Amino acid sequence: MRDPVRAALDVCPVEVSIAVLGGAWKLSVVRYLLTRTHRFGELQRAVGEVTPRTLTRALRELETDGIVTRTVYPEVPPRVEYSLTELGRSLGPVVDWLEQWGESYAKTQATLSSDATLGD
Amino acid sequence: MRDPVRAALDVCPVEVSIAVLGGAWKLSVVRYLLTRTHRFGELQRAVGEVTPRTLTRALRELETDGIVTRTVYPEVPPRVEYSLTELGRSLGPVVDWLEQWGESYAKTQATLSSDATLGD
DNA sequence: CGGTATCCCACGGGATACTG
DNA sequence: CAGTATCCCGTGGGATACCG
Repeated sequence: MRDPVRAALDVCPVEVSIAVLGGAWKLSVVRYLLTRTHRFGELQRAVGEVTPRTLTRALRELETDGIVTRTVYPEVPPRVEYSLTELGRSLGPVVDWLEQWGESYAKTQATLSSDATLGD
Repeated sequence: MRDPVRAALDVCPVEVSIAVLGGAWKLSVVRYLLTRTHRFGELQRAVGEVTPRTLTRALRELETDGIVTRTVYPEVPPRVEYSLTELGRSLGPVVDWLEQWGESYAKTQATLSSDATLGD
């Protein structure tokens, strides 16, 4: 188990969830994998401007935490597919929820910032 | 708007949610404020071993992001109360969900680690 | 009581180059 | 194609001490 997760265990269950899902790109990855299995390159293009190193680390951590599965096909050229575990799929509802919340939050803040801009 | 949140806007709504809620202690704070208004010291004792500086920063960010309200009572000794905004209260369901998910995750991983220990 | 100030460090994430 | 290697840096969070 990763250290941040272990540390969160001593605090509160919600901190455990954040320790597992809190990193940048992680929930985006889960979101795309909810639709279907992706190859590394697909994932990279899907989530946007993420460097391969950062994406690899996010995927490795999600793998360690039991959220994604990594399957290597010993072919040339190499092919690696990422998919969700049962546990990963169980995140469907909350990813959905957070996506909608984030969306409506963005709208709210857009309104606030246009108000605030008047006072700039 | 805070930079991490602004950056997340260019990525994906779920990243916005993570940018707002992803920090350590933040969701714990929200969780306690969902039950009732708390004073600073209460919050500090409630969430566990968090330093005042870290808790202050978490609260300030949550305030900036429109999740919590800070009310100062000009008394001696000073009293400051934190409560949730409407937006903050809208997090009720997801905090609940993440708490349960984190809880069951902890159990799962406990099982896995006891299995893994056999192989250590 | 409810914070700040100061210092410190680890780690997450980016940039760039390279490889099996 | 799917990464690694290397370097770098900002920031988040902790420790400790102090303040209005």
